[in-house]
Amino acid sequence: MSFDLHRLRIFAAVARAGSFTRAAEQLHMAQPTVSQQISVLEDAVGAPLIERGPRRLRLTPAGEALLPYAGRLALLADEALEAARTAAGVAAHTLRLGVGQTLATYLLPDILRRYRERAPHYHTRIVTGNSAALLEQVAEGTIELALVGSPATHPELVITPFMQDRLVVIVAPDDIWASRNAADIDELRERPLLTREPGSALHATVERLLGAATLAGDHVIMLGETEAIKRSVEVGLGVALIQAIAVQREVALGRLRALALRGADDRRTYAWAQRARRWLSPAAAALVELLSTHR
Amino acid sequence: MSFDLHRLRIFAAVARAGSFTRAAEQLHMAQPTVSQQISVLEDAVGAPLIERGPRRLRLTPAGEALLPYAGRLALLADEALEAARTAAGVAAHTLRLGVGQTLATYLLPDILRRYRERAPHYHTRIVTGNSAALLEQVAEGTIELALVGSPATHPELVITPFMQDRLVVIVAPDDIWASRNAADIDELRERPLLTREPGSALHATVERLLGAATLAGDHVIMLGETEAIKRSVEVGLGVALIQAIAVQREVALGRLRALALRGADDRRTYAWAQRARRWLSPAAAALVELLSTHR
DNA sequence: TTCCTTCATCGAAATTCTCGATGAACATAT
DNA sequence: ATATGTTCATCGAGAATTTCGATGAAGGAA
Repeated sequence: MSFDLHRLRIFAAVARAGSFTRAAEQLHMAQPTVSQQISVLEDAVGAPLIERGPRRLRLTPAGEALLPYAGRLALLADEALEAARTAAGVAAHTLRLGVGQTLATYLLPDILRRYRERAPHYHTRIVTGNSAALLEQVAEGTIELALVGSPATHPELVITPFMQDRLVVIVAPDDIWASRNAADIDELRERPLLTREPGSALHATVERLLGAATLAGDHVIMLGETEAIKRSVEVGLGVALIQAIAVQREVALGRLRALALRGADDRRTYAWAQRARRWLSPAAAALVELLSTHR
Repeated sequence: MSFDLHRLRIFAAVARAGSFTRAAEQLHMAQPTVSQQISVLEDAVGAPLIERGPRRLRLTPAGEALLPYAGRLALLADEALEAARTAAGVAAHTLRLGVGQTLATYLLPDILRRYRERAPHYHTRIVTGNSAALLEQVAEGTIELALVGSPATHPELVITPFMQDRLVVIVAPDDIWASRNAADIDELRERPLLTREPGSALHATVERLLGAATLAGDHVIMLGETEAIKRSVEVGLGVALIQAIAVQREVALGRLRALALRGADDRRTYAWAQRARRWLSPAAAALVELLSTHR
């Protein structure tokens, strides 16, 4: 490719300097090099660009036409390089994080506060969504890390737990179960059960514990928001199986009663997901560091 | 300069093809070359541009930022080349011609008609002005040829005569000299003499023939237009020394009488001026060809 | 004239570009 | 599990390009 930026820069320098010799000096090259490159450029265009006079140089019509393009191209190239470098830098210094619905509401504010304390110079860009969508985005590289609830796997990802939570049964303070300390898994089938919509990690967990048949029963009410479930339980619509972290404030205030779950594994693990065999950006590494020392 | 158009085109091809191998095929180069050039580009940017996955390629943020610039640069470069070539072509196919005042009026229409017959595909751009200004423009390259009257020289120009004309003395049909065939140069000083303004070739000629002193005399009337001189002579304001070609129509119609000039060199030569040691464009060469075979 | 500036040409050295051969990683088919 | 195919990276060699210093030619200035 004989028509390239290098030559155009030389051409522009000659046009600007009005002299091959001075252009060569400004470009830190030898004068014959400039002569030759201009000549190559003229061959590429197929017409002379500069009229060499003994008194001074003058651009031919072709040269006049080319000069503004040479300037714009050089400028645009500089801009392109700058843009690419900036994008790379921004990516390195921006935490692109996905967070599951529940974690985003009940855990993220605290995590983010501590992240900013620890690494105030990084930017953050946070997206929320259900686990499956977030994991896919991590695999694609759209986000670098995702914080999700436990049943989560993906062939291209490494998933590392960082926190344990428990599922609890919540009832209204005036519920008939309100004075109990625990509820058996099988007892739940006897009460109207509130849970999240299919697709959420909570729904998948409840389904796994109670069986799909139970969730298809008449007593089950599905709501799109965790807050909606809590309010509904508060007013006595039924009971719910929910992450302890999501109700700790209401339990402390006495607006809900939390009963331990008995007869099933009530553990729930939160984990971060990252791509296998990939370096993390400094911004993401800082978050992983924080999560690893959490508690 | 490792950040140049060639590499950017390769990068864009890879991004478009989604594969190093296919991009190499489309670019008619070997695959290792593509790998290497992308690698050089990444070194220049200072960050990876393409994420090589076993499944498929994906652009990094830096790559995403760079890609639109690569496209625009390639497009702009093509446009630049096109513009330069067009400018060169237009220049080659456009006759940039300067013509002196008198020639423009009395000779140019005929020349132009025959030029267009002979070379209809060329464009023409014609400027008029006095000889000195035209010659200067030829030397500068603003126009390629100039058609001027005789006493004309310029250190950087080659001036080639193409036509002979004569100076004649014109008088009104009812003038006391109307029946004469000739007038002596010295007799002119006895009559009111009309001529063109200083700076015109005619003025210079008349001055040369009669002497500057005569032109400073009371009987001389200077007019800016050849037509004005003719009309003034027609109504009997005086006599004038003028190019035969400028009055041939009026003489034929009997509105003016033309007398031969005696006692001085009445020859007047028209010539074209071109730059020394320069090729003429095809358009200009065609005109020179026409003028050379004129008569 | 003689000197000075400017650009072109030439030959040689250094750099860069390109290619074919080969290898490693991974996915898919048997 | 083994074989096969695809894809990209690495290596070494050869080709093309770029660069430079030396030199020459042309023209202007003293």
